[in-house]
Amino acid sequence: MPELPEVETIARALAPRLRGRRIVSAEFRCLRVLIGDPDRTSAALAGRRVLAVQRHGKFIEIQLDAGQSFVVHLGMTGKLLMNGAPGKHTHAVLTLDRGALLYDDSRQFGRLELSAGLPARVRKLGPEPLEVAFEDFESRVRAHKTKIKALLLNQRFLRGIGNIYADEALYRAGIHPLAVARRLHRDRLKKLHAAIRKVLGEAIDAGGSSVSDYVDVDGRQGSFQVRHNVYQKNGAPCPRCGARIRRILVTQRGTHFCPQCQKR
DNA sequence: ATCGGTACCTGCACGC
DNA sequence: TGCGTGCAGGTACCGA
Repeated sequence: MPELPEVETIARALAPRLRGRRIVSAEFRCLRVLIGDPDRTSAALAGRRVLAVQRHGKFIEIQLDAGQSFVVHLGMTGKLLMNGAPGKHTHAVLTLDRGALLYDDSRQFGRLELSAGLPARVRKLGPEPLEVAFEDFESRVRAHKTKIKALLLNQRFLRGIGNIYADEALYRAGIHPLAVARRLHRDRLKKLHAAIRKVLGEAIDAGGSSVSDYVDVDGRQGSFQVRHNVYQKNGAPCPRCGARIRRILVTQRGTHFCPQCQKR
């Protein structure tokens, strides 16, 4: 489900409401989404205090005292809800000294993990796309020989970009999703670097994109979906040139682009 | 070592 | 109404 802007929106809303709270108890109802033993995890969480909430790519780190971190990845349909009503797909309930945090995930692709510091799968992520300098961005692109769309989805290249923002950034940069990454000229990579920053920044300002079921911690939708130019707009006219937006598959992911504006 | 295909799960929209 | 198909903001794992 959520990409960097959605996860950032969630982390920003969560931080002031979790910071300083104490976890009274933790209950796990679905073993698939929990990495680790449920009883040991519950026991270790009980009594911990929340120090901070941070985003790392698409991961949310709830930093606890005693050097522990409760790390959440929302997968496709994961939701973190403050004081929501538990439902059919509520897989975890953290009861706090004030209120409760629920983890809801119909497809069960998300993962929850209590770890000492950050787990390896977070540590091996590439840099934040909003922080990476152009020189670093360019040398990372040159290190791969795959198609640019596939590279943007690779979390070891950059952390946090997913299917929506990959398509939207490539559209804004005028780059065809099947272009071979390392063969792109410097000026086109500069456009892409800027487009990524711009689209992610605008999406964060809009509270993310609610395409089907994304909501923030209070159950509110984002609004960036109304500004998508290509994502899930196949057959619609390109806002720039009027040509029909096309949908193709790139490494099994639906990929949307303007065949006129985006060249290899 | 890197790449691409597949598996994992549920729900929804669609055509018949 | 019901069934089959295809599709969906994700990553992990496997073999080439």
